[in-house]
Amino acid sequence: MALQSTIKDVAKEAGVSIGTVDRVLHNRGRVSDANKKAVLAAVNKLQYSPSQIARALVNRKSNLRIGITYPKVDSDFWSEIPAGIELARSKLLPFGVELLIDYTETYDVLDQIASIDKLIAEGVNGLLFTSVDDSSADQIERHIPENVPYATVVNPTASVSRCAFHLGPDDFLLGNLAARLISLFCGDKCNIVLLAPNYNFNGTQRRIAGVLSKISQSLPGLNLLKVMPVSGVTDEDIRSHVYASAKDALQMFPTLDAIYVSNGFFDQAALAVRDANLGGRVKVFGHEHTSALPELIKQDIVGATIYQKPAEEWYRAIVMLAELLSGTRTITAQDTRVECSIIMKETLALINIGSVHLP
Amino acid sequence: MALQSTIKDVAKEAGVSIGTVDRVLHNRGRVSDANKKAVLAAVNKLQYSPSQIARALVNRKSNLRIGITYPKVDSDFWSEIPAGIELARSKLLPFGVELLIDYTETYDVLDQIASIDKLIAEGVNGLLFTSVDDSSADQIERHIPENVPYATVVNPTASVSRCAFHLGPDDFLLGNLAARLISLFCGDKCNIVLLAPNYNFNGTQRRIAGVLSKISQSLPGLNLLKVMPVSGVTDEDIRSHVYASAKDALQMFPTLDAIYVSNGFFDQAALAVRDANLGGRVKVFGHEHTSALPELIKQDIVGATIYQKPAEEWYRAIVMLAELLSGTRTITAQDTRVECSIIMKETLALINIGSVHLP
DNA sequence: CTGAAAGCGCTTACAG
DNA sequence: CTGAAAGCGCTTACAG
Repeated sequence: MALQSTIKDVAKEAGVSIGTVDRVLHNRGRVSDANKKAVLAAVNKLQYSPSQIARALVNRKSNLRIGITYPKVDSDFWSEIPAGIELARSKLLPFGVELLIDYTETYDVLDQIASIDKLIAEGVNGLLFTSVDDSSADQIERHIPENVPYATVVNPTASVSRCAFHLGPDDFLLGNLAARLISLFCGDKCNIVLLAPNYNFNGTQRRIAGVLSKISQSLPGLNLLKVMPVSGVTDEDIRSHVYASAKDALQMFPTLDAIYVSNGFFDQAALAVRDANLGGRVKVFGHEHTSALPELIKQDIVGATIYQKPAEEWYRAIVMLAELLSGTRTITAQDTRVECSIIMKETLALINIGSVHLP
Repeated sequence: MALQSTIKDVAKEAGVSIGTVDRVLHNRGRVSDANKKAVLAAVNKLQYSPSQIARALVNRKSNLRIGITYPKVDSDFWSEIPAGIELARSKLLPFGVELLIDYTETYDVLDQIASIDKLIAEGVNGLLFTSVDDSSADQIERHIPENVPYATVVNPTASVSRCAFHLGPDDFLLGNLAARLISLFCGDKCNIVLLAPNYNFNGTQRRIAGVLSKISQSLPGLNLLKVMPVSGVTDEDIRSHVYASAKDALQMFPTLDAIYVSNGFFDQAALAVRDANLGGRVKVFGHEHTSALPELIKQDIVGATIYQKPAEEWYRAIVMLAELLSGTRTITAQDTRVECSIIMKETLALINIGSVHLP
């Protein structure tokens, strides 16, 4: 098979210089209509598409800087992120893309804005971060200059207008799936309690809504005893409140079969189950992966969790944003979807945890 | 952050020309010990790593040709492959990698060897194919010149020695998972039949072994009524035999709860269930995705399938082989593992079917 | 409006 | 054994 045609081939075919070809390709500068037409015809005839390789080599000179900020809170979920970021960094480095990383200690919107301001002050050409609910998304957007594109990860917020893309799972569907898993593991008829940490987050609310909707539509046997929002100032706070809430639930409802926790703090509920000696009797369901999970599954305390692979999610988001900014990619709806894996005893060994599956 | 250091920086640091740096980097030609040491020290000091971009640009000249052959049999599984191959082709084209595609009409080893001979005659530098069992893997290996590296996909065959890597799922674990899914969907106690098309394939045998092992170890309530190997000359043959076998099983065992089919032909068993008006009473389990699957799941005839994403699998295998051949990558154990998704009613909308999830 | 030249970081002949 | 030069396909100043 013949090699790809080059800009030189196009120039020769159109009878112009490669400079002119470049101009019509990227409409920079003025080109006569006749030449423009000739170039377009040549491009079409030769099926020309510019080499990303060569372009990348040149672009090393005009650096792209992407600012990233994430909540470095004390949980297994967020501790996976750096692996994804580092991989993205090493992949993008040869393309002259520089990653500026910052983080906040909390989910607080003012912290986030401070962090973003810092990145903007360093002259980033694009931003990636997490906004947890609509109002914070709005607030943050107003702080970002119009000429700095940005994208978001993890929690979807529909209200903002300038967000280039949002990468994340469909939390409502994850809630549907969670309800079904509970029904599969605990039987058609069972008593459940939902714990909802960070209830103000969009993602949390959509997951809970997904669970409720699934129950009312097709799992009438799931008897929902209580939905317990769990809040707290620090992540550590919330974790201990999850533990306490689970403990309360176990005492309050002796017939409890399952506890669903809408994020990665399921392991606190699992500890409560274990401490109450109810392992095997009450099953816990949740999201993500924690270091304690394999053991908790083995002990039959956790039934299953839904894992959204945060490292891979951030890696993809960063690469997508870089490609978007350099004009080498357009984003489609499918690209912004995040696939999740079901972690259970039989899939633990089948899933790559905490790493990015490449290419 | 500073840009990556270049070969020029290293040359200056070591006090030699860039030609010499290149020589020690790839040990081509002879270099004096003193210079070699100086270069290595400079590389180390500057954390130098060669730009794959620049290298790719040069390598356009010295083309790499990879030969690929696959069994283009009439099933949804194999029909997904071309999408993965085409994506790999477009990704590798700018790197000067050429893909030569051939296929066989059957799984027959002599057909495969003929196809591989054809590719070798065209001067490929590497080969990728599927060998279904140990003896065919051996036979094929003997037909490949020692200087042509190759890799295999889909069915693992442990007996060969020169295979660069094998990319595929752990079929034994998939069998374990299948057994558990049956137990989750149909209850702790139920009656099942296993249909094993292509029973001579390594992958098939390991899946069946995985199911049996899981049952005997932790699912004693699964009552295995019969294991039925299904064979035939053409793929179409086998499909109709699966239908017939399922029909037989349904008549033979009025108390049947579940049918497991060890590959993508589960939809034939599902048709037999539907035609016998046993939908909702007997559930079918299997592997992969077929065009009929969404409807069969909606009708509660199929419980779940385990999907190994063949397009993505081939895409990854091709890219890995290309990177291996061009010396820009080493393969680790983790790289050769294929993650599978569980397709069920609640995950259908969460999984990308038939396409490659990038980057 | 257009073309010729320099240069991105490498590799590959070619001289010495 | 070593260095200088040409060139991969593009983009970006620089002349005209």
